[in-house]
Amino acid sequence: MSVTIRDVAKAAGTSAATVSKVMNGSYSISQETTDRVNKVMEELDYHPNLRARNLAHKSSMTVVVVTTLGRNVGFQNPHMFEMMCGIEHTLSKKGYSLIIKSMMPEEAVDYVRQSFETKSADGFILHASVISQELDEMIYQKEIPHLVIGMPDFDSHFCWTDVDNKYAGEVAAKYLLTCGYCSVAYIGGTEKDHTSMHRLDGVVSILNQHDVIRPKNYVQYGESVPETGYAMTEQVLSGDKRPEAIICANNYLAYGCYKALHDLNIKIPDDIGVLSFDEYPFSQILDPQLTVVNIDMYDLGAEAGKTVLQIIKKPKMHVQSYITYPTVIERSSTKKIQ
Amino acid sequence: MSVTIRDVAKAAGTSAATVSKVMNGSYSISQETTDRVNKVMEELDYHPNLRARNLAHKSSMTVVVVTTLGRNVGFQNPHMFEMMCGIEHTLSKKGYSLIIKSMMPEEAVDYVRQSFETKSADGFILHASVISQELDEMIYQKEIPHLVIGMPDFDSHFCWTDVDNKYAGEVAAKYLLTCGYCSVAYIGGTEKDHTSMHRLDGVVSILNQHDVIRPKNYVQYGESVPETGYAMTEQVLSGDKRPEAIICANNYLAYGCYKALHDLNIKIPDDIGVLSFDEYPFSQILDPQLTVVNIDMYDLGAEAGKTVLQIIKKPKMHVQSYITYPTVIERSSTKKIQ
DNA sequence: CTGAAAGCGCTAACAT
DNA sequence: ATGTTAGCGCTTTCAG
Repeated sequence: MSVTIRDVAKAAGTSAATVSKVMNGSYSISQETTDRVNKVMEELDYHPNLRARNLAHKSSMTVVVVTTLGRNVGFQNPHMFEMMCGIEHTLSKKGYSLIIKSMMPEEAVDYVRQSFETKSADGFILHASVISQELDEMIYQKEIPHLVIGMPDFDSHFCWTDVDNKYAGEVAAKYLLTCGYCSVAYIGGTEKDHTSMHRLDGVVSILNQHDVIRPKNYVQYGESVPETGYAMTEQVLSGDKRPEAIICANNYLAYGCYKALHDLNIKIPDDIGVLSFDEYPFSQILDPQLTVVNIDMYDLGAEAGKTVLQIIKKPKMHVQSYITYPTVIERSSTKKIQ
Repeated sequence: MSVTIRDVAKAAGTSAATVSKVMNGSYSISQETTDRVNKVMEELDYHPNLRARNLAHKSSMTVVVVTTLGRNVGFQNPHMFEMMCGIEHTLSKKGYSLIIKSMMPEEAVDYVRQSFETKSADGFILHASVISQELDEMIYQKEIPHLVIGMPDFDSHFCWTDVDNKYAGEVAAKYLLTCGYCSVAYIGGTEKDHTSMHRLDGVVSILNQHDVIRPKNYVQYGESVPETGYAMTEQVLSGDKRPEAIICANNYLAYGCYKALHDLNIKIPDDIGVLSFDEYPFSQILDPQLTVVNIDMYDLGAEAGKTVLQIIKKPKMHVQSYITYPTVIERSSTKKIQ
């Protein structure tokens, strides 16, 4: 076995308690002893056993991300991983470990309760895909430190954070207006696509503020696939007044939009401006490269990490907020108009 | 605090030791006692404290994936996460937890040693991005259960697994020959791109076996970006004999290749067949959809998970092997030729 | 078959 | 300022 606290104590001619105090920076230890113990620890290449320490501490210095994984999520939802990287980053910085656990919503309540009660984890980051009323109640009763990523779509006590898509929509619209675009169309996901709808809300609120009139066909809803993006773009251009810019709710729609524009021989950005959201997966591949309003998922994760850590410290804390970092990444699909 | 083994013992009118034995299925406990204890555990909704158990056991039921994360890896390397999902899956099934830890290669040797010695983890899955000679030596000396993902590019004692890209190349070439294509060009990454080069090796070995002659310009190397793919495609078509099919080393090159073909008014698959590797990120977006040789990273992860678990059981075990699941996903960019 | 006792490695009162 | 003494919750001899 490796070196234990007792080995160090013996070698330093002191007690385990003293060594412990040195490690934990107790004020009541003389400089002399501190130095001596530290030196011995170095010499012996001593490293405290975290698990034993945690057992005594009753904390595990661990937070687990509970989500529903499966084949292809790596490709279909890279955002989640981008976020995890951010989480890992802040957690690591504070000496915490990140456990990834995949499960179905039904399993989550038992899992969370149990691993909290046995102190296998100090806190939980719950992906919206695993939450349920039961989970909410249990967590509320036991005051389990947690943070849900994604606003719950039902009434709950959960602490949560989410991307403020409405705000991102506002940023998009404002940006286009600033560029000098005077009429803007929106091709979005279906009306059930919350992300798209929130982005639209934001866009509309800004356009209204600036009294930008929009013909009916300037807003379109459809599946988030290129084909639909293509069709919706045609719709948007079908009226007698062509919009000066099109906002696409996501990259897939933008892809279709580009194709339609290309086929109609309408030049981007000379004849029309195009703006979308997110960097992934096409923004830099499309020609011309897409101007997008991007939300940095890494930062979001990092922020979420900080938040759980705070909640772990103060379990009574209640957080329900939008974390947003929408930034406009200016590229060639839009331009400044005089 | 939640119920402990002693609470159960008391309620069952027995000792903690007995309860422990019941939990661990010792043979020396009467059926009667076993039943009684089990019942009490149910009633009290008892769950053993894993961390305490592990402290006593000297095992943590944890494996950590050590890799280098950072901003944008979620997008740039979704394969890694796909693999992690697979790892998580098998680990969970066996009652293990997965910790994700990001660090630089320099930090890895200390981290691994320490977390192994303090039994914070039973085993390690090391991404090729964090390995080093020093790590190898230390791991070898201490016999630390591990598995490197990605064949080390230096001599080492490491256990490792990797994708057999050469084999994937063979699969690609064989498939095209089976389709009836008689001349095949390859547009690849740079000559430093191991993945691309191995795929090329595989392709060439099959073509040679079948005495398929290749003019010089049928093999091209360049950066894995669409623009280069475009240029390389032009090169490949510049000779007096046009290849019947083009294999692209990856999706980015395929994207450029499509564009070049489109601009030259060469129809896929009627005038030329195109095949690439991997599903990500364009295979299903391109028109016509890409035929690809795909490697299932989820399965690879699942398999790697199994392997570390075995190695944890038998630390002497030495594994150095390719895990491959290349499958041809037939789509519209190739066709059967009479 | 069962239980008492001694840890696992560290921390936390409480003395001194 | 330092050491003593109990634990943390579970496992594991080793008697009985």
